[in-house]
Amino acid sequence: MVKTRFAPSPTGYLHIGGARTALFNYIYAKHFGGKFILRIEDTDLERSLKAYEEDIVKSMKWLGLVSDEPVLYQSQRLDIYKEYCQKLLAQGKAYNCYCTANSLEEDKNKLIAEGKKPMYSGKCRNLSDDEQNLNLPHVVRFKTDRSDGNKFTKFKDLIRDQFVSVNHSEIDDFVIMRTDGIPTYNFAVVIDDALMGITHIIRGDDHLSNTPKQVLLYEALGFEPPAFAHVSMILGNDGKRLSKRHGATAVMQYKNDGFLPEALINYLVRLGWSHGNDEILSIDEMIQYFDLKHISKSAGVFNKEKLLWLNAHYIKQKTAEELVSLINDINATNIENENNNAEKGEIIQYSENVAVLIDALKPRAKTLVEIKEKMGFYLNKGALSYDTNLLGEIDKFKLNELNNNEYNDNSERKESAADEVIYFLNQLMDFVKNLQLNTLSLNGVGCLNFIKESFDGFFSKNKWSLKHKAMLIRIALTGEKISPGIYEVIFALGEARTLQRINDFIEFVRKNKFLL
RNA sequence: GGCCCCAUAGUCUAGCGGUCAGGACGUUGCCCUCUCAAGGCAGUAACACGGGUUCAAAUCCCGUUGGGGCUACCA
Repeated sequence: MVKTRFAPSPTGYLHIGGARTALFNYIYAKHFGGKFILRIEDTDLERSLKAYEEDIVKSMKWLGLVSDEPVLYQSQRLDIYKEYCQKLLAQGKAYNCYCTANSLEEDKNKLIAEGKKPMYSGKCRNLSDDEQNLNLPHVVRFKTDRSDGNKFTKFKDLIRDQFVSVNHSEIDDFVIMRTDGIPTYNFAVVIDDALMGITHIIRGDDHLSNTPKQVLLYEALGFEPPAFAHVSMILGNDGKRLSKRHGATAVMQYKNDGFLPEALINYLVRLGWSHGNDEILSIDEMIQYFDLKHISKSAGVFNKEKLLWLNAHYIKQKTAEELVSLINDINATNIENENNNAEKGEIIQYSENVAVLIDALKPRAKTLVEIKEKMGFYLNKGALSYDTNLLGEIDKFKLNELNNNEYNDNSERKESAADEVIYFLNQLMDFVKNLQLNTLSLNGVGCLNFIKESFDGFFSKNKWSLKHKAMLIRIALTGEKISPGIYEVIFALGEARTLQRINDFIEFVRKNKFLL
């Protein structure tokens, strides 16, 4: 059975590079009906943090990448590593090293100064029992085979579909057990992967150079090495390895910024893997089609524009009701997470008005956060504070569209413009009152149609056109120059708030007449 | 520096000896249109360079250049 794992270290939040590696492991295992396991590599006591650990678990859950077995923590398996270390020691495949950090540093600097490769001198490699004192601080080093001056260790990489081989002269007698008895990465990974029965290791290619060491360890321990597949790194738009300075890298940040997990997953799977010309893939399709053969060997640049496009796509697939709960979920998250970009705010109450509004907003937003922002005029329960720069739009307003009458001077024209605006808005108020929206027993679409038809009549009766009147209505109702269609806005707002806002706006125009 | 890996448009990629080098994001123009989007149509743009192998190379080989990784008692 195929068994894969994702083994992050909790020294930082789960970032999108890790998420992609996890995804590849997950869909690869599922493709073969196998298992996927999450393992936390917390052997770096200095840098590992509980908060990061929790973030990783939470992020994986959000992405839907669930572990098929209980999450494993290396810090809870210390005895196991010790046992295997003893085994290697007993077999003479590893040795205790008493060299101090200082002397190691000196040796290293000397070698660098001489232009040589900085490697361990091998001073403790052949100490006799008499020369050993286990009470002294010491590490355990792996005894790399140097019997043949031209010995190579090789392994096959499934993504490159070729062998990578390294001369033992390049492999140091690396430390497998630290002074404090905690295993190093290379040692713990091998033991865990072997004991867990991992069949395929899919990981970042920053581990490519570590693999020969691990292969050596598999051999020394008497384990069968798994298959290796090294995925290239994700780069920022400057071509450098992706990091915080490129903007958001943490998975949870994307949640807070209003991205859907399916969009992130879809983006990530296509960054480095392809299935012909397919761009939109559900997780089931990914599982069905995934293979190592079509994983790209070269590094990929993270492109937020394309992620946004995918996010917009998946937003359009959601129902208004789903979107409401998704948006509310972000806000719930933000209460506990202070470093967020999303707007704090009250919970959106689902209703038919909200549904119509959100359906209108769906094609206009690339993120959930954007939807909420664009709903601002609706969510604002009180009076709008109209910005005086809106007066520029009002200035363009013409009551009688066919009439190109000239004014004697500018002030006359402006005075007249304000009067025309107010006249129109009063007409509009009467019209809206007559609609009697409250008494209608129509559903959302039906009501929208009714509003549209009524407006058609209202405009044609007065020889007006929607084209020339819509902006003023939009501004009065939303305080913005950009919004969904005005019929949707009116439906969402409902009769009382629509009338109130028109009234408020009339007051605003009266007050600012002189600014026109 | 040494070792390892990589190289198709601005970006993600298809391609696996013979293609008008295909798709997607972006971008540009047009259409639609109550604003803004969405949508539709059209356009733009690539095989890093130099040698081989071959009747034929984006595809195979070797260099060069460029990028990345490792070179820790980090992972």
